[in-house]
Amino acid sequence: MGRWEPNARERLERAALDLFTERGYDRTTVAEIAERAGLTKRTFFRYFADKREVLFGGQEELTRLFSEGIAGSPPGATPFEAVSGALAAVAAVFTGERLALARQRQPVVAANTDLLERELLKRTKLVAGMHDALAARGVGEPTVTVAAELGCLAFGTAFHRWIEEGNRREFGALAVEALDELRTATAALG
Amino acid sequence: MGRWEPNARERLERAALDLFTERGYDRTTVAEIAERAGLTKRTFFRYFADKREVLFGGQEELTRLFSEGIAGSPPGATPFEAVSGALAAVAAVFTGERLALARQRQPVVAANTDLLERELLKRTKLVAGMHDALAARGVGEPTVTVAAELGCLAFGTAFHRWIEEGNRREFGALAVEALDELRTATAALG
DNA sequence: CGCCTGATGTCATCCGGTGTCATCACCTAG
DNA sequence: CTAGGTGATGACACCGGATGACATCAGGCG
Repeated sequence: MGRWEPNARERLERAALDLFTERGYDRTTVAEIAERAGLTKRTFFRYFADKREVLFGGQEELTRLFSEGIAGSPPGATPFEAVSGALAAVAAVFTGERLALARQRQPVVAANTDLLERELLKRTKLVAGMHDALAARGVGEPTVTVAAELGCLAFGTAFHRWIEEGNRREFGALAVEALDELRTATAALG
Repeated sequence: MGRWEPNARERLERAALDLFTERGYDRTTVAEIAERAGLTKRTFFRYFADKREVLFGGQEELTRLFSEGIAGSPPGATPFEAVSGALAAVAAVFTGERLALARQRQPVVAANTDLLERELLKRTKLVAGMHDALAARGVGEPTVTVAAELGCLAFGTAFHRWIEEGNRREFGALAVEALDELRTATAALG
């Protein structure tokens, strides 16, 4: 199916991330991204629903991995154990190779409110996916909501530490540790 | 300071909400909102940073009320008690008069992804405000994060029920009850 | 060779958002 | 009463994100 230069999508993502890093998100136009990728503005919007989306490839896969990780937990696992197992399974994605990309992407997203909004939307979809997967295992409200939310909080904490530490420790270990800290913290609420 | 017809901001909010209800958010232009309010597109953007923001007035006040409610809790209060007290204090805003507005607004926001994104951003700012207020009381990580997140979850649950029940029960009671349910749920995580 | 198909380019258009300047109503000084 | 002064609004131009319609090109296939 591929004619012309292949990997148009990846070229657009690469060009976008580099330009955002150089000039910032606001000062980069879609036409400029497309030009650097050797394509046109119209083609950009055939690959990405909007300008922001170019930074959020693979989010669906992450959500799917979380849901499948929860669904695939042993039948007798508690909600906490199911989420913990999903975090460990998801860790397969966060290899040392991805670290450089994550490190370049993070400040770009953090510097722009529009991008932060999109990230929050993705986060919410991820929580919803965990919620539904847990509910399918028979976990009822409001436990299912708390479990999904804490799971996502643990993921965020682990991701942050993973980027800072530079892959010194495996992502899965960081995530499971973060989740355990959150469970312990619930006892200190009063 | 007021010349021309007064209450331009309120007129714009009223016109926007009505038009969004009639035609939907996407099929309403800023020029149409301004026209119904007897103003121009340029004036709309002097009152609101962007088209979405016209639906989010008063969010800063809500965040402030939450922070102050937590900061004003008795010195010996636990994190849970501080959040619970803040929820009760915030309830003052959710009067029967506001119910109609909330009921008209909710389906509009729910029907549009852009508006949902903005709502998630506001939610995140609210959580951050609670987080900081709790941290100022000496609550440490990760307890402070869990407390703020559960507080916001309780707020959301209470708001949902308040809209559905039609103000049959006071908002504060609904919120405190929801928070208590969440605390209980943490024990069922395993 | 000629048709079909899918990816890309070209062009036109809409709308959100912003900068700039003019204009108008009200206020206050004299 | 008049002359500015001030702040809100209007008028206009413009940029860039986003989309629809149609043309074009490369390859597969009969």
